[in-house]
Amino acid sequence: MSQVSLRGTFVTAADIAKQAGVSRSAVSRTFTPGASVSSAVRARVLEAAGQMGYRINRLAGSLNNARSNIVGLVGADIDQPFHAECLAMLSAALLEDGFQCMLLNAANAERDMGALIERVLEYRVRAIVVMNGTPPSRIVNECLINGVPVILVNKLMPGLAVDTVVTDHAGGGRAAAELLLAAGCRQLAVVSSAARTASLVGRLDAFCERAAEAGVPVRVWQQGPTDYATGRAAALTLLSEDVIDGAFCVTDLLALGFLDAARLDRGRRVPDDLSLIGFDDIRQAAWNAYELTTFRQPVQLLTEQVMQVIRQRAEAPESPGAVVTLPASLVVRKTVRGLVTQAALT
Amino acid sequence: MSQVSLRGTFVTAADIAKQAGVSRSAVSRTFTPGASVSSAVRARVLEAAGQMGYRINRLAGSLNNARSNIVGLVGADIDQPFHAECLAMLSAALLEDGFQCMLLNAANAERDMGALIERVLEYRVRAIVVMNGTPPSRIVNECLINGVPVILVNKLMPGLAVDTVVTDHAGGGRAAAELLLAAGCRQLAVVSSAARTASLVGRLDAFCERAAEAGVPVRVWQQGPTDYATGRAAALTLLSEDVIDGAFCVTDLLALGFLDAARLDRGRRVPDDLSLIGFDDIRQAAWNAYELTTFRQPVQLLTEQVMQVIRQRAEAPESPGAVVTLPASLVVRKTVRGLVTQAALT
DNA sequence: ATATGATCTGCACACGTGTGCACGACCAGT
DNA sequence: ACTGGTCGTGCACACGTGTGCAGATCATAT
Repeated sequence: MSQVSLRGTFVTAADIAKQAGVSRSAVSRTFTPGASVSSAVRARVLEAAGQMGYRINRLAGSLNNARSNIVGLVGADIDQPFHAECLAMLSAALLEDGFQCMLLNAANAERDMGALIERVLEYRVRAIVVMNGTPPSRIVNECLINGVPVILVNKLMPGLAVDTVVTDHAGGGRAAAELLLAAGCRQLAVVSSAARTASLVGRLDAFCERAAEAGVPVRVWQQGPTDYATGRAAALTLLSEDVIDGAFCVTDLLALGFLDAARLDRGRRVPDDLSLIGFDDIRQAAWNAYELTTFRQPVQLLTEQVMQVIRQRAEAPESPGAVVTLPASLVVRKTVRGLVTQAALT
Repeated sequence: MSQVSLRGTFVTAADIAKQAGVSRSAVSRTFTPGASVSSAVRARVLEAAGQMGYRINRLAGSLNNARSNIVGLVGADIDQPFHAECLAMLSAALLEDGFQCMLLNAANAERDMGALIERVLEYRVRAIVVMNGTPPSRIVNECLINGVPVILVNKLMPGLAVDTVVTDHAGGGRAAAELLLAAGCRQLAVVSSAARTASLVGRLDAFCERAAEAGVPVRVWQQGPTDYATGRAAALTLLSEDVIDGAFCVTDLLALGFLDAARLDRGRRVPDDLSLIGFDDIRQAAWNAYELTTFRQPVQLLTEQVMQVIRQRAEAPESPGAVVTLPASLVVRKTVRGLVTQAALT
């Protein structure tokens, strides 16, 4: 390696061409897979490039194709365990496949999600993946018009030609109700947040529906943000008033807060007095202080599907949006009475 | 808004110019802050741009400045709570300041961190922030040569003109030892992982040093990855052999695993039989099942410092690398005996 | 009315790369 | 030796934007 000190600007293909005594085209072709260059020229170019520290300029390259190699990742509350896991897995998969990830952190406000997407459009991204939250449909439409595929995770936007990958929230919610009923619970509660996301609502509604079919009453909590503190607040309120013997929290984070308050503040024994089920299967749910029985979202499958959709869109840009639904799988731990062995439900 | 359906390609400034009956320069100037355009022309351009859905092409724009508006964020184990928090805060701050974030997830292997940085250099990023992990110094050097500032968080690389922002790990480790000694502990343990990161080693060494000064023996654990399971494994081993009455885990994740195993598997009462201190102050440390006494890394200050460094580098690219050290602050909860009120130590 | 200055506009070039096209070199077959 | 074909190479253009420069327009002061 050369010891050029502090050049301050990048070497261009023209510099390499001069150094190697070839045309600039030859340099370009050397770094273009499948292009036609003699091995002699290629060797000379690589020699010079290595010596001078040449880095191809993708910005200039993308100018021709009218499309860059960048994928925009949109999401809110990036640091919530489940979202962080999705982000980690998706970004790893994208990088693996040769894409670059532009991270659009909508912070805690979904209000500016549209503005962020507008900004990333300026980089001619190859696709936009919405990991959570709700972008304005006006913006989504603009993406589609300009040929930028939009892929929604755990979010349905009917009427738009968008590809969608979702977990079967309703199936999970329904299965949760059945589990609690089978465990003998007759006074149920369901805990959610004020966020009326499709995923959370889907789980909640299905749970209530199944309980109604069995004629079992359900106390519903829908306040506050989707976090640990809200789960605690729900337990503090619900467990002081009513005689709840089974609860479904639509998110593990809620469930862990609920569990802590139930045991430590309200003196409930779980699962003896109270059975509890979560959703997501974040890492913390497996921790020994909790050992939460929950439904696992198939994060691995979700990201694989997203990747597949990106590849397909590259070939058939005109096809209508498809919806892929993936099942959530039950993870049996220790918060549901009478349930001990590992089983698999849809 | 127009209802142009599925154009499939972006509108260019030339299109807008034709539509508005002005030159392309006028369009460019309309979208360049501080450029000289009459309000009449500007209005016509904005009208046309709005109608046709014009998005400026930053790839082409960056071609002139030889530098894009993108900042590379490098890190491993993005989904660990502390890293996720750093990432969320940093990306929010960057977006706030008008930058775009390129996420370089080194997955669990640091081996390919160099390759990732090489790739992002091809996008002529304005700066690279290494949030954790150790990039090869060869690559860092190449960044500096090409005028791309590198900012290291919680990582020292002496001999390179790199800006560095670190928490005072040694100060924290030392303070942890003093706290345990003051709590009357006489059989100490320190728990770390096999990763010999500067931050982890810094905390551990300082802790041991202070304990040695007091003539108190310290059992050292340094195996496995830096996670919950390792903390558990450490407790299971250390608490069966020795009569430990005070432990410092160099990471909250380790501490929570240690705490669970100590209480649930080894029957220790914390803090009565055993005092425990962590580091980072991740959200889970505050959960009621734990209420871990720990040292908080000043994530907010860290990101503010990073942002400030990026701005300064833009003005004075040639200045030598500076190191900024920020104090960790004690967060008193309930895992150290006799310590009840909130206090602030350096 | 003329001179002076300020403000606006368009032309043309630059940024760094990919690639179609034409041309030349070389090879093999008759 | 001539022809037909393959392969490698360079020229020149395109991609979409910012901006220096010169000219034009217009307001203002004398």
